[in-house]
This record gives sequence, structure tokens and C-alpha cells, in this order.
Amino acid sequence: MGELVRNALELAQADRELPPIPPLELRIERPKEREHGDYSCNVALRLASAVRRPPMEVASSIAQRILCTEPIAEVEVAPPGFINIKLDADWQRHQLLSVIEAGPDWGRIELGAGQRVQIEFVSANPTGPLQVGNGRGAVLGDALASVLDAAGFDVEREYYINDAGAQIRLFGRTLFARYLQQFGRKTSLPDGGYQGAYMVDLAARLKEAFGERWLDSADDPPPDLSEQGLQLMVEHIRSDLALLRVEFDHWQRESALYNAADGESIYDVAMARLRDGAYVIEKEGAVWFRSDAVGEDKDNVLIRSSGEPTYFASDVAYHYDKFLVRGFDTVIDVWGADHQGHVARTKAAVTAVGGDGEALEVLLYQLVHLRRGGERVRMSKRTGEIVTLRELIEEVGADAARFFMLQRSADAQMDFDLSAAASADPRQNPVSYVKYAHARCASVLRTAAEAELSASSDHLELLDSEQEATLIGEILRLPELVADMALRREPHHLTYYAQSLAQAFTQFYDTCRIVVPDEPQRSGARLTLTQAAQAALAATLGMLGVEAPDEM
RNA sequence: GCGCCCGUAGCUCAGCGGAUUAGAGCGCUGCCCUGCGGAGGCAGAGGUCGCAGGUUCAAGUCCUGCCGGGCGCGCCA
Repeated sequence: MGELVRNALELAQADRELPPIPPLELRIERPKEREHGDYSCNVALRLASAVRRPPMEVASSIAQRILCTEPIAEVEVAPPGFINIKLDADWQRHQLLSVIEAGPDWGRIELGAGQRVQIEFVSANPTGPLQVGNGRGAVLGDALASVLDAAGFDVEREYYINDAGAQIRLFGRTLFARYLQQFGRKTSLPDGGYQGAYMVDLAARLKEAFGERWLDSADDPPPDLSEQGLQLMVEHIRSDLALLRVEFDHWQRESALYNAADGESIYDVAMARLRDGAYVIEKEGAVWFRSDAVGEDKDNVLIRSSGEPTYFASDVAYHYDKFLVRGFDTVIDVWGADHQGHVARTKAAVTAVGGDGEALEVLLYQLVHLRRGGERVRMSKRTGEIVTLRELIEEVGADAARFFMLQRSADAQMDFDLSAAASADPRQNPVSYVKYAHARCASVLRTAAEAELSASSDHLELLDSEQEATLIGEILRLPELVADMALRREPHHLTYYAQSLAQAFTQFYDTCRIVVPDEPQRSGARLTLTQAAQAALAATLGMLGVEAPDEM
């Protein structure tokens, strides 16, 4: 569509109706008002002063040169200088056949051209169960991955397991203490150890599986006890995420970055790169990354004076691995907003190890607060209130959890209303409304089959009511929406689209009787529309990761 | 103090690199069930888009400052 207008503009210039001007971004938008057509463009308004002509004249010079063929039915110039384009209604109606053919794949486009994108998300420390906030990152990352996948990118979902460092040692020591306690030993937890009851459960499971194996171990913690505990914890996290319908293609262990496969570990190579590039400086007994290159005021420690690498050093190695070893074109890290301070230095580090810092994108999401109706729910163990992601899912279900988490842009803090999410009543819960629309499509199609009526494209011109036109428009705009969401890394638009699509179908259903045995032609057309609506709903719910039931 | 995010209807929030009459859901008011699932539909009330400047023919949207709120600013992760 943009090209059509651009071509017309260039023609106008070639015909000397308009003076040549420097190329500019053309923006095509979808007007809110139906009267303004299906697409509209404001080039003329933007150009008017540059070419020193009234906007309306500029607009008509361009508009005259837009070919009014096939998809386009009408090109209009509207004050103060808009070019409004109407699509041919019949062409649109026949597009429904492509929609039905695509089915739940409707909306898939080739925008990404197979570029490899890695999305790393959640990546919570494997020292405890996932919290509600992790759920937001999980849903955001997963839905973005689905959107990019639909947009034609080659997407990999990844979870990074921080299984190295002090934190995990403390986990091991806590677990060891709990393990000894299983055998009645009077052992206290280490300072700052993990207090949660889940550690007791883990210890009990280790006792069950391994008996007295570590009872007299001199190590604190015994390495394989830590390892077994870690695996149980990761498995727990994996199953929590599975409840949310979030699955990963790859689980990357931090410790693997330190394993030297053939002499040098990923970590060694990454650090060597930094040294070669003169990005490091030694001072105060530690090794620092020179952040003045980034414009940060402080340098960042890579290797402590104790010789132990920092979390940041691991991150450098990890991103080296992502870009230089595994060769992703784009890497998107989904982080909680509390990690915002790490963005600049991580990008700088990517550049420093020989990658393109611009190819690393960090998507930050803000905090989640829970509420129950008007009441704020304090997320604390002490009050016995909901804390873990699993508890949230058990209370509201995966569909509502996902949908509600995606109703806000990542930038905005969010109040998650448990009572609305838990309600099955669509009057409070948009998830049910959307799923219901899908189920209703299925129901109508079943009824039609019983009445021996079938979808037909022979008389699509009978889809001529306002509600039908609106629904067709909603269905057909999905591919554009996918492109927009993919480019902007904003999957939250899905929830709004899902609602307006569901509403358009419901209004159509409400005003147009679909199954009318006396009017097989009209029924055939409306059944075609119903099938297409169902496909668009299924595709949308699919990207949202919400079920699309045939009955409720 | 510095950095990032947010401030739009009673509540929770959309509003895309500026544009044709500011939106949704919930809540509120009033209508509509002798038809494919009323788990619905229609209509309405409700907004100085935090404040003040600036850029522009045009600003909720861009720029600056201020005021609120959140999160960061470790040889912690």
C-alpha cells in the first residue's frame, strides 16, 4: 500500500506536477472512521510546505495517479489533505477464502525472512520456585516469540540457568543442612540460607532417592548433592512454566560456559577477546571492564580480587556465545525492570567481544502487583498470601494468567486483578469472551452441518451488512498487526485485537442469522465468514497461548 | 544526586516514527430474550490526556523544565 502511494508520488514528480523533494517516510494508517476508507495517508500534508502548494492540491496530484485497480476501489482526497483509500469490498470478501485456507496459520507473514532470533526469558535463579513477577516475563517472552515466529523469523526460546557462583553454593549448603536434618542431625541453616519450605521438600526427595549417600560427606556442600538438588529445582521450574504453557527450545547452563571442551572455554575466549581489544583494566586487585567506552561513569568488575568471575563476566561470555558462537542475528533478552542498569554495559560488552551491540535488544518489563477486587494483595509469605507463579496459575488458570499479563505494555506497571481473572463470567473476564466467540463459531458450524448447510463462496456479495463488513475488516487486518507487533516487539496488542475481533464476530452473530435453511446462498456466504472468523480467532489465541475451545 | 519507566473516564489500562470527531474493559443509567449457545446486544452519562513552556499549518503523541509514583545506581545475583 505504501508503495502504491510512493509510486504515485514519484509519477507526479516525473510529470512535473510536483517538484522533486527529498524522499521521506511514507506512513499509511488505518483510520478509525469507516468513512475515511480502509487506509489513509497524510503525505500531502507533510509535503505541502516543502513544495509550497496547498495540501489539497498536492493530495489530488498524488491521488490521481494511484491506480484504481483490483484491491483498490476508490481513492479520495479529504480535507485538510488526506488521501483516503477504500478497498474493493468484493475483493475483501474473497480474501476470506485465503483466511480459511490458512486456518490457524492465518496472519503468518514472511517479514522475518528466516532471520535467526533468540529470545531469552525468565532465566530466574534455580534456587527457588518462580514468583508471580517471573510469570510476566514468561508470558511476555513466550508471546513475543510466537509473534516473531508468525512474522517469519526463526525463533529460539531460551532459559539461562545461573548454576554457578555464590548463590548456587549457598543453595547447596542450605540443601545439605536440610538433608542432614532429614536424618535427625542438629544442623542449622547457613547464614542467609534459603528459608522456604520447598528446600525441606527437596531434601526429603533426595533422601528418598539417594538414602544416606551424603550423610557423612566432608564437603559442604557435596557437589553431587548440589547437582541433584539443582536438577530437581530446574525440573520444578520447568513444570511451573509448562503449567503456563511456556516451553523452551534450549536450557543453557551458565556452568557450561566455563567447561573447556577443547582447551578453552567460552568464558576464556570471551575474556581473551576483551583483553585483546583493550577493554579491560586491572586495578585494586580486580579485573574491570572499561565502561568509559560506553559512556558509563563507573567501570564494572569482571573478575573479583578473589579470582572469581562476577555475574557480569558470565554474561559477557554468554552473549559472546549467543552472537559469535551460535550466530544469532538478533538476541532479545527479557529482563525485569530492576535489571535496567545492566543494559548499557551488556550491549557494550557485546560490541567489545566482536558482536554488534545493536543486535542485542533488552525488553524490560515493570513490576506486577496483585489485587483482589479493590484490595491490594501483599505478596508475602508471612501473610499467607499468594506468592508463587504456581499459586497464581492454580487460582486463575493458565489462560487468564497469560491474557491478563499481556494486557499491559511491558513498560507499564501492572495491577493483576485476581478476582476478575478467576471469574469465568465474560462480563468480568475478557478471556472468556474471546474463547466464547471461538466456541460459538464452532457451535454455529456444527448446527449448520446438522441442517446440511455448507459454506460456499458463490455468493459472498451477500455479506453486505455493516456488521459483516466490520468483521471482514477485523479478520483481514491480522497480518498487518503481526508485522507491527513483531517490529515493535509488542505482543500486548494481541489482547486488544482478540477482543475487538471477538466483538465483531459477536455483533455479526447477533444481527445476522447464519443458519437459515430457506436461504442456502446467504447461509453459505455467512458460513464462509464464520469459518474465517474462527480461523482468525484461533490464530490469535494461538499466539496468545490461550486455548481455543470448540465448546465451553 | 544521576539513570530508566509510568502519570489519559470512578477503577484498570490501550492509543503505533504527530493529523480527519480522544478509545476499551469493568463499574454506573436506560432499553432489548416467541430465533444458530443471552456467558449476549443497543443506547447513554463520565476526560482541562499530571503541570508549565516550546517546535509545528496540526501535539495525548516530539523537545525542555517542574510535580507525583515505581525501579535501579555493589569486588550481590
